[in-house]
Amino acid sequence: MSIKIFHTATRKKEVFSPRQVGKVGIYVCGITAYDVCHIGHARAAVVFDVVVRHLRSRGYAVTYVKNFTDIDDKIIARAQKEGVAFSAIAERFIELHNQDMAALGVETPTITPRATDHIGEMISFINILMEKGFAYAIDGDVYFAVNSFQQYGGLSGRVLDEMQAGARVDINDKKKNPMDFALWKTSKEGEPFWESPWGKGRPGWHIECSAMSRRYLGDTFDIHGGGEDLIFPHHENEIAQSQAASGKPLANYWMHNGFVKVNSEKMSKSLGNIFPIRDILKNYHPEVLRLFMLQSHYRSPIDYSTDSLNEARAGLIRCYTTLRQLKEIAGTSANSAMMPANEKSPSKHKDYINRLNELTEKFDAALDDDFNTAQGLGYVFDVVRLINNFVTAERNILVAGKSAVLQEAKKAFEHFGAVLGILQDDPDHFFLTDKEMESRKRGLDIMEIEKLIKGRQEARIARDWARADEIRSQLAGLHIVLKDSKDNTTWSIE
RNA sequence: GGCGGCAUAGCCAAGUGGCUAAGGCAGCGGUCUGCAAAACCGUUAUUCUCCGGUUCAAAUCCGGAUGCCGCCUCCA
Repeated sequence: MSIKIFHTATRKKEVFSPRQVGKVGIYVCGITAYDVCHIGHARAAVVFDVVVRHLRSRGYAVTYVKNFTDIDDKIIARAQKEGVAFSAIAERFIELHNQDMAALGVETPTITPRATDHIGEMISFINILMEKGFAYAIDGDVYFAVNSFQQYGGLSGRVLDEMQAGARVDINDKKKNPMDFALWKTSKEGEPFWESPWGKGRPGWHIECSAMSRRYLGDTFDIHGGGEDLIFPHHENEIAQSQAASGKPLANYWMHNGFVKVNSEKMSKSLGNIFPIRDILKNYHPEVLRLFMLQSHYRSPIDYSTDSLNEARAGLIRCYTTLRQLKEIAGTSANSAMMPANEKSPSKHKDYINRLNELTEKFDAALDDDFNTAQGLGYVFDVVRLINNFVTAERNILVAGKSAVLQEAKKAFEHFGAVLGILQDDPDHFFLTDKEMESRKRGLDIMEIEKLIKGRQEARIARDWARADEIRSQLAGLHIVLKDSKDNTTWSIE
């Protein structure tokens, strides 16, 4: 089974064929470190995290490079506002980014280069472009001449002449063509700078990705990714620079993830609807956020709201309920009411195992098909139902008689979890975390609740059902749902 | 003005030429339970925005209409 990837340049799914057998080089544009990461950054990170996890689960040795832009106008602006060095700003937000990614269960990329550690590479890159006649310097600035690069617009499907017709154009510019973009910018008074053949200055935005991807992955590599907003101009410009310099294609497959909207509107500072990852994770288990994102295809826009997070939470609870069951059964000792498996069991168990294997294969096939996590999750939930069905049907059978199926189920869930980056928590810990977050959100006191439940337990033992039901409906008013088992009562918040 | 995307049940969301249109949430009926909850079993779109067309066959391809959205400026 081959992997298919939707390639932005052709707008079609293409069969993935890596440059070297068994190896994949992937470069994803990371953040500009001037503010905390929001849910949009989370989506890009989670999407490509799953891409890499799936490729690895399919046996590829993946080199994943994700950069940090640590010098740029917005960083400088913030540094000036706060009266600190630009590097202090970058350092701070890179650290916060790393915390957020770790909390989200995003695996650290193989290499996480920073722009300012590669100034020398960028300067020599620009030199090559100058020598080859693709770039020109004016008053300490260096620009890439888009007219010199025939294929400009190939990724985004734009034609230079048509763009210029209606586009807003920089007036009073030194550029030969308004679409020309800066490779190197002169530093203004008081701004950070590096020495260069064109004077004191700093790199333009696009050149860092070209320089760093070449350094770590070579002139041509397999996959280049990022948010769909980067298609133009950023990725178009990267292609122009890199291909002009090397004469070779930059990346064989370009992948772009869709946007996160909030209440059907684009997130933006002016609308004030930016949601930092760290704020959301105060109220939701990180896997809730992952599940919310992975339930849609990575190229579709998703609409963030507390309702959609709550739905994802309900789905995740369904998964963990089954995982908790499995854990409990594994810890169960023989009970006198239980029977050993009968002679019909082996073939029935074989059916369950076959079905599990089949669903696992379908899951993998779904991810092979342009990383269709939504379809894959459908199969995960099919396994949840299958196992719940098994547990119910065989609840009176000794563990020893059904351990083969349980083992296989455990393996299946471990596989799904490893690829999607969910179901990584211990079930009991998951429910504890969930309970704490939900209680805090609603201003409930866990101690109080448990005191009430204890009182109800006593009433139940005394068979005082009226009193027991009274306490339960009191708790129900607080959205607390009780679950009675033989000798204890557990609870959760809906 | 240029380029592109989307429209599937009450909600979210897969499917993009041919078996019964995945899955989640919500709802309904049953089993279980002191009663519940969870879980299980069953059930909830003869139909995929609308109108034409191609085809033996379309939610899926083509043309048109309507609606929503994104990019073209920093942006994941």
